[in-house]
Amino acid sequence: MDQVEVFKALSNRTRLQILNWLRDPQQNFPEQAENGFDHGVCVGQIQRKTGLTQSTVSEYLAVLQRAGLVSSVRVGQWTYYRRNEDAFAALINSINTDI
Amino acid sequence: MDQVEVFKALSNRTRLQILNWLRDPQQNFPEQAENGFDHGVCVGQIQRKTGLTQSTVSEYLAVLQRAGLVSSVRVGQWTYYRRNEDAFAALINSINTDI
DNA sequence: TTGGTATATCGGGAAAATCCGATATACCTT
DNA sequence: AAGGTATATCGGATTTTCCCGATATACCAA
Repeated sequence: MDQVEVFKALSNRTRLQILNWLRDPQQNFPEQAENGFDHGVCVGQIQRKTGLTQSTVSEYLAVLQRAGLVSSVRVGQWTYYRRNEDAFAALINSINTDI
Repeated sequence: MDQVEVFKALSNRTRLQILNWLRDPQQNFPEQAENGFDHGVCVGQIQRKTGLTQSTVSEYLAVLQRAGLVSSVRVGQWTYYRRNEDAFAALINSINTDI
């Protein structure tokens, strides 16, 4: 786990919002209901909620994924993103011990 | 507490090192012994240990202070910096609840 | 007051981040 | 195969970060 990479990924208001929204997909992405929440939330839902362009949101999700904070699954033409709770636990542990 | 400002402050290898060194001044800044550790560690000690220039380290400490992660005391011609443990507790709390 | 030491601030060149529009890729449907 | 939809990648203008040298400020000692 690259601490600096994780903190850089967290150094952006929109990316923090996305992570927070992904805590409760059913609450924050009701449109997603038709596809179910098993895999996470697809890029388009997140993009519409941020108000930013598709390319920007796709890149932001890639940043979060490179930092390990989310994982993704491709299902058909959709990519579903979800939080990686292990990474948050590891982050807190590293703040307590390494920083 | 501005989450983004805190994460930006933590998004730099040298600043993370400084915070870690300040966990144990006696161990990491033995030269400081003559002045005592009551107030923290002065800028020059930290600067020498990083190997960066004085102006850079002074600015880095200011960044950490604006984020609330350290506090400083001026004593004579020295400014002593120390960790603000409350800020780390608040950070962990905010990761657990807001992010 | 003068000279020395410690720290902060200023100005800037180089590198990285931000966010966009355009385009490429992948997959699905007919 | 052809057209449509979802996502990723590319190229770039703008802003921010990184780290420096030079200079300003604050304090101390003779």
